[in-house]
Amino acid sequence: MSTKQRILDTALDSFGTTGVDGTSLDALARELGLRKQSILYHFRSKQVLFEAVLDEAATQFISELDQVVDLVDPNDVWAQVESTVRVVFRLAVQRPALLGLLREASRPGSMVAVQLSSRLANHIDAAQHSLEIALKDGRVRGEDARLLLFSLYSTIMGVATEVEVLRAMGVEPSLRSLAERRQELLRFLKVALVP
Amino acid sequence: MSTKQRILDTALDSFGTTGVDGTSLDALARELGLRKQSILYHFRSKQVLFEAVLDEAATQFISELDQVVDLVDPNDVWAQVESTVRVVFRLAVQRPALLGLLREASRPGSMVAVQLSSRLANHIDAAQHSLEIALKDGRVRGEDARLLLFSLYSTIMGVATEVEVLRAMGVEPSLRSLAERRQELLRFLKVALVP
DNA sequence: TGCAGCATCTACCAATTGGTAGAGAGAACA
DNA sequence: TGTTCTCTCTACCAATTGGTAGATGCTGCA
Repeated sequence: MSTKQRILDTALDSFGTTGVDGTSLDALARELGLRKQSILYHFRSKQVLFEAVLDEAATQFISELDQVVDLVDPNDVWAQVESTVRVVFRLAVQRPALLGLLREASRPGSMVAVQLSSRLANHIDAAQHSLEIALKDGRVRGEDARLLLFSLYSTIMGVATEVEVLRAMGVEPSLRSLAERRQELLRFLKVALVP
Repeated sequence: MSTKQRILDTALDSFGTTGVDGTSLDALARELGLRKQSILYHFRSKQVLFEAVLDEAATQFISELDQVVDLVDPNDVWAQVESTVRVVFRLAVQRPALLGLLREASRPGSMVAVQLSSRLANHIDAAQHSLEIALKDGRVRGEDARLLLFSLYSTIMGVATEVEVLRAMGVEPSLRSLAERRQELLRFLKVALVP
């Protein structure tokens, strides 16, 4: 793998777990077995690196989504939701930093979410369109497709990533508890959506 | 108001919006019209200040919750949920930094969530207890009270605070859109919970 | 009046930050 | 062979970081 790609991957992990402010170029370089100047050779500044990392994250996220969601009937909203939940929960296990980065980027006042939004625009529009039709046909409960989609997003991402809140509630995060969480989440979403 | 309290309040706002790493003691002091050494007089270190701010946030959050939630019948789970949503959405308008700080503290691997959890333990237990009884009586849909509570938390906090995601979906955050979000959220939660 | 303690200040400090300048190594190519 | 290009390095740098030491002023009290 090219050095540039290695930098991107490592930065994604670090930014996604420790945060951007919490990750110094020196620390990043140390982790890579490089000097920070080599990082700055490939990416003109930390800001540029961050933007590249966001782009990489969007690419990976979209690729994961496409692999699964495209397989199911676009008119079957519940199947789409189920697939999305499966993808997100798999990422929560295999690449938690990816979800962490989305969280970091979607921080209020972050100003970088615009980039992500343009990358995800197609997926958002498609999902919204599916929801709108399903709402009109009465196959899904709800009023406003966009707000409903937003509620779905918040619930899924929250349940998948808010591990510290879970710990505060006395549940030690584990593979088993994650599976239970997913099951309860799917049940919760199903009664909320399917008439 | 005492200087110590002023420091706490300003730090809460700053930590909650810019993040802890993104807030320097110098910047904080400048905002307060002080030197940073005066901050370090009242709080031995930045870490100690952060812990005090978390405690202050917990106090304020609990106080807001108590003012409203205690008024409604503890056996009426739906009324409790409705009240909680009202409180959280009011905070989203009046003290967004308070919610932002909870978000900051609940970051995966944060290690400070323990403090918050001990402060909120009573409320969590009470809510979980109410849910358990309601579940047993069939007044609420669901399987596991704790996981259901967790889903509720994720949904409510997400819808109230993920403004950048909303912006990415083409909805400019405003008072009006917030009200619409709340309404759709309440509808969503009601069909998910009430049989 | 003088003294105690509290609060804020000035003056530093070592470490770390993101970033620049330029040397050197190696491969590609003429 | 010499030259050019790509990449990583050493050597710096100014600014900022959290934190310490100690002087100064203010307030209440004897």
